[in-house]
Amino acid sequence: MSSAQILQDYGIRPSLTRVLIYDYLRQHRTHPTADEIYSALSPEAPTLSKTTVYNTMKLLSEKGVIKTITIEEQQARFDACTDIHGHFLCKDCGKVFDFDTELPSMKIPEGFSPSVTEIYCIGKCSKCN
Amino acid sequence: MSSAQILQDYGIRPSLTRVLIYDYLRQHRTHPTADEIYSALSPEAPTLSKTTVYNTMKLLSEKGVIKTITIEEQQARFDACTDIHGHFLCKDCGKVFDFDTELPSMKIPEGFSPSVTEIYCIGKCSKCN
DNA sequence: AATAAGTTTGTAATCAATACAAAATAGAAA
DNA sequence: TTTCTATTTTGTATTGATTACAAACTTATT
Repeated sequence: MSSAQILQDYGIRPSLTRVLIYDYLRQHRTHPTADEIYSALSPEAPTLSKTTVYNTMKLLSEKGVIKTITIEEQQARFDACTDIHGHFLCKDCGKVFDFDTELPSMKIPEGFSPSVTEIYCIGKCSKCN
Repeated sequence: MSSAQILQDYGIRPSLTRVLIYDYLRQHRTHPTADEIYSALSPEAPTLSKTTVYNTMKLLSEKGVIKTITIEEQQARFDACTDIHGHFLCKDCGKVFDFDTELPSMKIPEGFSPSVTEIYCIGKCSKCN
């Protein structure tokens, strides 16, 4: 499905800028930071502002179109894939990898309503091992 | 077991300051930030430096004595309990709650070695619901 | 076209975290 | 103890991701 259509389905007006950014995120499964997205798109969108990238990521994340990955303390990363999966951070090379996982059986206390669930591991990747 | 003994078992010299900080974390299961720990201990340790708190949290976290919780983008929180359990962040009141959970069956790729696993949920707590 | 509503932009500010070097402390050797 | 060395703690200055904010721009509506 088109990025514009998906945004619309989530109640987000698919402006050119938003589609551009969301498209980039869908096509680059590298869990980029806001800065990396900004740098990658700057050549083709010279007037793009970093603030717009931050605004857009916040909007898409709040609406549930994308996931914000806070596995690193320093900066947030983003993922267009919202299917259940885990994230593995290599503390040597700093890359974030996807891995398959089931949802664990969680005992969320009475009255608590989660909207986002995240599973992550930190360690060494195969190359750095 | 005493905090000093635990630190020693993990290969950390149990200086007065380290024991003080680790003790505080063991007795306050509120997932405090570095700043909160600093503020809480300042009265009884007036010469304590915030840098020391950061240094100590980093050291204890690297050695595996405590867990660093990066569920929030803004700042890290810390937990003296390293048993497997989940963290629930209420996006309204900002509190972090513990919940029981099993380890999910994760398909970590060949050659990858995780040292830390985290499970977290974001949503609304019972009071804010 | 005129107005209103929503979006994008750039600059300035915030603030958690780190770098760094000096000061303080502890440990080992003599 | 005294001297020397390694470790720990501290304070200041800096970094850098993120946000605040208001102006500029674009899109939709009347």
